[in-house]
Amino acid sequence: METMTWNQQIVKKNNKALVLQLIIEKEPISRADIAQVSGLHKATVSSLVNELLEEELIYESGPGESSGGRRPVILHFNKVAGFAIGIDIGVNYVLSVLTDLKGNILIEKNQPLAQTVYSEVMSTVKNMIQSLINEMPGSRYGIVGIGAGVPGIVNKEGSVLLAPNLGWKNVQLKTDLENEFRVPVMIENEANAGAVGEQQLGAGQDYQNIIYISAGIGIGVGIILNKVLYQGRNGFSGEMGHMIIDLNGKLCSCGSRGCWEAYSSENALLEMAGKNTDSLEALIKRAENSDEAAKHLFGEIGNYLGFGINNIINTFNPDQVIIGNRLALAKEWMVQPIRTIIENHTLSHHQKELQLDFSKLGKYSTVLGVTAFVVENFIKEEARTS
Amino acid sequence: METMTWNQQIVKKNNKALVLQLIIEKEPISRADIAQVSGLHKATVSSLVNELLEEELIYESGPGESSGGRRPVILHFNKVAGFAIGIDIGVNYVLSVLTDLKGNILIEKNQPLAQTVYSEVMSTVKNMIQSLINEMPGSRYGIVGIGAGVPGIVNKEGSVLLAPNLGWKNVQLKTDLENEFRVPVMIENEANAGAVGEQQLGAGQDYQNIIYISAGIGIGVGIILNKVLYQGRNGFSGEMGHMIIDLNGKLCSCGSRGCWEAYSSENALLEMAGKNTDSLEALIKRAENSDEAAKHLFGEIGNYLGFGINNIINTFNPDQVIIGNRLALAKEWMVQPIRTIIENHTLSHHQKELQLDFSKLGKYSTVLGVTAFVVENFIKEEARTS
DNA sequence: CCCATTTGTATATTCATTAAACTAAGTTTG
DNA sequence: CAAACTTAGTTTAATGAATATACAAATGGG
Repeated sequence: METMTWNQQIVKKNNKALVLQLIIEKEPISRADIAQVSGLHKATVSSLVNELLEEELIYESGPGESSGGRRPVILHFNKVAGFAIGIDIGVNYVLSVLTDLKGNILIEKNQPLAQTVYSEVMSTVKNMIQSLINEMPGSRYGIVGIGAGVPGIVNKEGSVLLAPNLGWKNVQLKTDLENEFRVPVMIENEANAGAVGEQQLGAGQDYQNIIYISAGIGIGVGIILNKVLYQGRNGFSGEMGHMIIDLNGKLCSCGSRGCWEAYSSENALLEMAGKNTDSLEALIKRAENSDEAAKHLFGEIGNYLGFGINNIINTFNPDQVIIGNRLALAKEWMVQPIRTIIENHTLSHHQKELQLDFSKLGKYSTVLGVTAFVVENFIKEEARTS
Repeated sequence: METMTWNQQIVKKNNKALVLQLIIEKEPISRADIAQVSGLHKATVSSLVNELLEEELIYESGPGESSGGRRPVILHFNKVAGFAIGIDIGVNYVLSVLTDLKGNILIEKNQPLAQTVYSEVMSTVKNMIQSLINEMPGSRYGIVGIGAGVPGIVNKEGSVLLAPNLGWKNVQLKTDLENEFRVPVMIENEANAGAVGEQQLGAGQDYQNIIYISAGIGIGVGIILNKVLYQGRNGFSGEMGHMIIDLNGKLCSCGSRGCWEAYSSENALLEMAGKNTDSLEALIKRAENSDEAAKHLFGEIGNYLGFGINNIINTFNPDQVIIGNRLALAKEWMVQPIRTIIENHTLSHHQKELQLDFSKLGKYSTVLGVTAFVVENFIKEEARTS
């Protein structure tokens, strides 16, 4: 029962955020255009724009083209008013980036991980962050926040309750990073982050309801409904890797049976490939060299992916399904099998306007997702304090 | 780009709606209490309450108990300011009700259906509605709207695209009813409506994220996330009856294989029961008379339901799962099998705070869901026009 | 060069919430 | 039992946001 009540300050805050959002999305843009598309009065826009100018969140450039009268003043988003740091903690690597406020990567660091003990990983992460901060250009707001994506179950307080592939259990990732760096920290499940990344900067920019499938060592799913990430009661939504697609099927590491990821993850692929194949990359190479066995293997994985996607479409009736993470590298040999399964199984009305795409950001989906989160949070906070 | 802009009128509208909502939820309540819980100033509350009084949406009763000072004036929601009509079109019946604005059923009519040809059903429905209107008490606003729940795929324009069990395809239900009765009409899928019904008036009143499983002749699912019904891109969400749970399993009427509803619907039950059993009710009677075979049958169905619920929980991390529609009648023999499957399969973190319940409204879930929709819509509209 | 047009600003108006003062009607206490 | 205190609710003035209006600035077209 906190923010239920409405008043002028809320109105102003929201309108200011709206104006800023429009500038971010449509720059270069003039005050007059903003008034036009937002429906706000030009005087209102003028006043809000002036505040944003003072806060250095936007800046003016020279006059634009006249359309038969006075030339407009062009406004731009000041994307280097601050910077965000994104961390993707994988099973055998840590990828960290420094981005501007529009999600452009300025600096990128990649570090292989020999082991995944929490203290070791944290020390690596902290070093990477510190070195990004050291290399960061000067700016009005500095580091506006740090985001981290983790392959595991993350609660809304930023604790990692369980990350089987890392061997983590109940680690206070958010608190630890906040204590070290004293900036806002956001922790998200790797699939949720990837979904946000693709939505904001990748393949999902035109869609409202997006299901992002992170097909890696396991399978996780990020669910974006009506343009916002759905997290579930505790933040655990999207564990569809453990959706049962085969009642009496294979045992899964989770203790259940017939889980989706037992059939169509990287692990499942390598298992099917047998002992003489040791990596996804090797298999892709073989497929590129027209190795029929390898191609067939990817086709099989595609089939299994298709069954899960069938369930997703019938459940969510989404605008778009995006397949990302490492298995998306094998798009070439999986896309047709997936489509065929959908055509043959999914309810026909649900298929009609559905968009099936592969990740556009590739290995950056997760890092760019968490930085987008951080930036969004910063902008909201900033718009509030005036 | 329509309702993106904020202004005083919107603020007022929202605050007024908030005040009304509080009165509806917490009546009897005083102006002072409303100011307290809403955070609005008492003068604001006073003014909004006076408008609501003039609109006859609320009324005052005598003074309440003093708490050490002047006695408060008690406010009530005027639940008979208007009435809503709800229709549940089933495969062999039409259930229609007249409710007040709080969802109390005042008149109820039930009509068996011999056949489901659209024109025939429509004529039955129209007659039932007309007779409800004729019996309706006088009121300020009269019929505030008509809602109908249908076992099929309904788009956002209120057309029934496909209702296999009724043999309907592309019928303009909403338009037809609007043309006849000239009041707002809302059409919803039967499971979506049931979800809303349970959320507003039944088992789900305390929860934010609710998955309602309508287990009848087929299976449909209503999805309520963050307190609002999720409908998907076209309105087709929740067709989880056709979620594949057994890759190489039974053929389903939809053309796919291994669909959930092929294992755990009323149809599946009767199929498993064999030729000498012809109805759910008969089986329940046998179970009540300690017929082990019948009990075992329900247990089996419970198991299969459990597998699907496992998928739901891992996907949505909901606060609550509600099982409704006809199979909920056999709760007694299904609840333990379902729980056992969940315990043995579902990720443990997801199980922790999960609430598993059965429908509280029984056969009224759907009708009360659509009337709740209609009332909500009316109240929003009403609060707008001032 | 004059004029219509477009951009943007300055000033006055409107209107919803809030603050403060006040009335109403009760309870508590010495 | 009366004075003091509490609580409920209204009235009046103040605040602040969007808007309406008037206006200044800058430009292109005849």
